[in-house]
Amino acid sequence: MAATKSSQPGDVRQRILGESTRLFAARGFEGTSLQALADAVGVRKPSLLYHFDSKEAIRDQVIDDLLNHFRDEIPRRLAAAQGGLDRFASAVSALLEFFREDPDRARLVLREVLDQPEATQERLLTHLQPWVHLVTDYIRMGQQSGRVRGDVDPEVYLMQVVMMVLGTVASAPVTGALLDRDEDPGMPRRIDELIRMARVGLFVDRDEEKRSGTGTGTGTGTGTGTG
Amino acid sequence: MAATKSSQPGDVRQRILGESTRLFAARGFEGTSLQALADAVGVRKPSLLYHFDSKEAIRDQVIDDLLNHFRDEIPRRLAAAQGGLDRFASAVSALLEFFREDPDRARLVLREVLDQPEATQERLLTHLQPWVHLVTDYIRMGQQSGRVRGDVDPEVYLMQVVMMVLGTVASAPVTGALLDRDEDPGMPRRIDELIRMARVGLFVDRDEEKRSGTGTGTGTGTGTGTG
DNA sequence: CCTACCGATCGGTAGG
DNA sequence: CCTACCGATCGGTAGG
Repeated sequence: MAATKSSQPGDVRQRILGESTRLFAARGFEGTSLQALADAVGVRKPSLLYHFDSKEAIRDQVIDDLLNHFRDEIPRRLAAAQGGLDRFASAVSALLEFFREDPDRARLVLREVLDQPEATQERLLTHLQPWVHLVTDYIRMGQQSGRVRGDVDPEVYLMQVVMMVLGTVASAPVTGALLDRDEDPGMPRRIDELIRMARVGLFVDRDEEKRSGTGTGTGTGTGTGTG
Repeated sequence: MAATKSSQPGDVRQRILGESTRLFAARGFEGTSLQALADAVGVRKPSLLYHFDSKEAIRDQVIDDLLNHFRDEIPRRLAAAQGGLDRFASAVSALLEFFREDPDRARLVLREVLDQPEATQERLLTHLQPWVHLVTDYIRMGQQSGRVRGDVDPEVYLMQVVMMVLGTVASAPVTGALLDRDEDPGMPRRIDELIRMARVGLFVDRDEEKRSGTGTGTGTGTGTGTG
C-alpha cells in the first residue's frame, strides 16, 4: 500500500530522514527497526541501505540535519521575530517555536543526550558553540549596562533555559495532565511561565510594582483558572 | 565469572532491579537485552524470568520503586534538610540531591517520558499528585502573603523547576563541556544557577539592592549544595 | 536458579 | 530500488 509513489531524485532519501526523525523520536533508535522504518517510508528494507551505509549513518544524518537547521534558523528568527512581543520574549519564543513546530526535534535531542552523551557533547560543541557565545556575550553586555543581574551565570543560565524549553516541548503530552486538571491545550500556561521565569531570572527588576496577593493579569494571560 | 555469588533471599531480585536501573538509564529499555542484564547480574538469562514475568515487568518494577522512593523520601528530606541554607534553597537542594545521588534516576524518568508518554503520565499522576498539591498550595499561600510573585503559575512553575533539575542531572556529562571551557566538576555553577533562577522566579524582590555591572558574589553562596 | 531450546526478528549483504 | 538470503541475537519457554 505505498500510497505515495514518486520518483523525485532525493525524494526517497528525504522521506527516509523524515520518517527516521519521527520514529527515532517516538521509539528511540534502538526501538526502531530498519523494517519498521522501511514500512513507514514505503520501500523494502535493503533500499534503506542503498541510501545510507548503515542504520547508524541514518541516525547521524538525522541529527546533523537537525543541528544544522537549528544553527541556520535560530539567528534568522532572532533577527526577524518580535511580533508584538518585547525583544526578550521574542528571543525565547523563537527558540521555543523552533522546537514546538516539530516536537520530535526536542525529543530527539534529549534522546541523543541520554543515548550518546559523549558523541552528543562533541556534536553540540561543534554546532552550537558560536550561538552560545553570541547569547552569552549579549548577556554579559547587559550585565555591564546594569540591565541584567550581576549574579547571572551566562552559560549556565542559557543552558537552563534550553533545558526548560526542551523539557516543556518533549514532555508536552505528559505534563499536560499534571497541571491539576486542565490540559493547557495550546500550552499557553507553560509557555508564559517559561518566558516569565527566563525573564525574571535574567533582568534586574526595574521599577517593579510590588505585586502581591492575587495575580492581576499582567498581560501574560496566565489565569490560573483552576479554581 | 560470577564474581559475587551470594544467596540472600531477595538478593538476586534486588540485584536485577539495581542493574536494570543502571542499564535502562544508560542504554534505554530497548537498548538493554535480557542477556546483557543477566551478564551484569551474574546469572543466566532464564533466571531473570524466574524472578519477573517478563522484561516489561522488570521495567515496571524499576519505575515503581523509583517513584515510591521519591514519594517517601522527598517529604522526609524537606522536613529535615536546611543544613546552613535558607529554607527555599534547602527545598530545591533536597529535590536536586535526590537525583544527584543517583543520576540514573533522572535519566530513567526522562526516558520513560519519551518512551511511554501516556503510561508515564498516569504513573506520575498517581505517585506525585499529592506532592504537587503540597508544593503548589504552599506557593499559593506565599502569594496571598505577598512574598511570592502574584504572576507565578504554581503548577507550571514547579514543573519547570523539575525540568531544570532533571535536565541538569541527566545531562551532566554533556553540559559540562558546553560551559565554555571549564568542566564545572561538582557542577556547582549549574546548581547555583538553578537555585538562583528558581528563587527569583518565585519570590518578590524585597529590599533588593540594585545590582549592576560586575556580579560581586551576592551571597547566594549556595555552595555545592552538598553541604 | 540452571541447561537446552524455540520461533521471530535483528542489521546487513549478494547480486541484479 | 528489488528478491533472496545470512548469521546473530532477541524475549521467552520446557523441564528440571
